[in-house]
Amino acid sequence: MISLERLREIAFWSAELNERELDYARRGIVEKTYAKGAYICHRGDRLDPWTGVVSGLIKLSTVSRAGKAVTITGIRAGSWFGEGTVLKNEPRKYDLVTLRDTRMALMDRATFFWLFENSVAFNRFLIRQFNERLGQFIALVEYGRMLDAPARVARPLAWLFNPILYRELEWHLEISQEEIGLLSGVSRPAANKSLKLLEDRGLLRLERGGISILDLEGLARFGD
DNA sequence: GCATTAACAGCCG
DNA sequence: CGGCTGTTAATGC
Repeated sequence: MISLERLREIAFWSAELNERELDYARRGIVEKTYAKGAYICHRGDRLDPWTGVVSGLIKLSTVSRAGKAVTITGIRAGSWFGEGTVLKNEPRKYDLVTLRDTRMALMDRATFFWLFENSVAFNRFLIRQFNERLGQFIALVEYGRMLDAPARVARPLAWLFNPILYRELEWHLEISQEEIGLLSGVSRPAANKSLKLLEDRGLLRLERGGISILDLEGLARFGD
């Protein structure tokens, strides 16, 4: 259980909930910390609760049939995810690995379903989130086939700052260029070159072990 | 050719 | 020392 104040800090979707819903939500959530590089779950695990990243950064990844590590996407602090798995009562389909020391919030399944059955505000949040993710998925099919390396780097970065999926509070992200390459599906040298090009265009600033976003709109549209 | 992998020097905490 | 960056050389499609 967490306090009402804490709930408001770590779950932006709670802003539109009424008092009763807020009380249910906070009673159903616990927090847990993970060290950098830790597995929150492996593919095939049952991880029942709905999950949110409170601080830090994680990635969804898996291993290809050929044994190569494949990164699906990154998830920054502020995002809640896994509702598809919870709704369908399925095992997790990807590994969840922390890229930095990370604090997670876990909402038990019963609480999630209570909100799902009872809260209009919560359902509005879920729909908005599903809709945004679907838009990203469709864009993914397009860009995988049509865009050059700098655009393939720019979009996943812009997605990490999507204003529907995250409440903006921080334009800085601690992430290595190697991890950006993994998130983007390009090699480290290609990520390095692309990032410098994006920096030249004034869209972001490169820092040691991280980046700062300067022009989110420009990043999201890069390559169009 | 081009991009990716491997490898290495330099840098910073 | 360890992790990250920026390059270069080798390699594979």
